Amino acid sequence: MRTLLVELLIATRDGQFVARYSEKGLAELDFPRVGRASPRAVKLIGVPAPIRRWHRATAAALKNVLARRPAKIFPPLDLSNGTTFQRKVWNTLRKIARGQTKSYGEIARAIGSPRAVRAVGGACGTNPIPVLVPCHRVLAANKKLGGFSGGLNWKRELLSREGVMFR
DNA sequence: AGCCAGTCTCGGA
DNA sequence: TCCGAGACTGGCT
Repeated sequence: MRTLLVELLIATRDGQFVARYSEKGLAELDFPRVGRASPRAVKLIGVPAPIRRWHRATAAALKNVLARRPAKIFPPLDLSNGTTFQRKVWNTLRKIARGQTKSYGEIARAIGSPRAVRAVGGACGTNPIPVLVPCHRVLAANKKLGGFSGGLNWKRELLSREGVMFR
């Protein structure tokens, strides 16, 4: 099992995100908690240089997306915690360009399991790095919104900021 | 064994 | 057109 090394915060206009890093890169990103005490951030001084560098990339990418700009630079992503199926889904999500969408069925076809549409939804729901692994760009058939583990308001908001139309 | 962030079909409002 | 019920689905816990 992957070991998380460092937990760092990212303050944005939309709240305080939480990023967690393993020795391989960014492993988890959490939406801001509402009505809960913010987690303690590790002091930056004790953080290895590579992780500090990754964190700068994470923070910049996140803030760019939230500000309706392209992400430009990404940190290395550590998706090694997922199953083979989940990693296939997550890697396919990363190919969906900003402002574009795909359906759960299209993802299922793209990974060669055309009937696993519900399982694709499940894998989207366990995506450890939302926003940067753009699970919000997956809509149900006929451009209906579908679900979102981070809350449908976030899905609506992220899609709106990318100029995407949905029903 | 049971739960799902789906999708299709069909019938009624 | 739109919504709900029902059938069917595959991966995960």
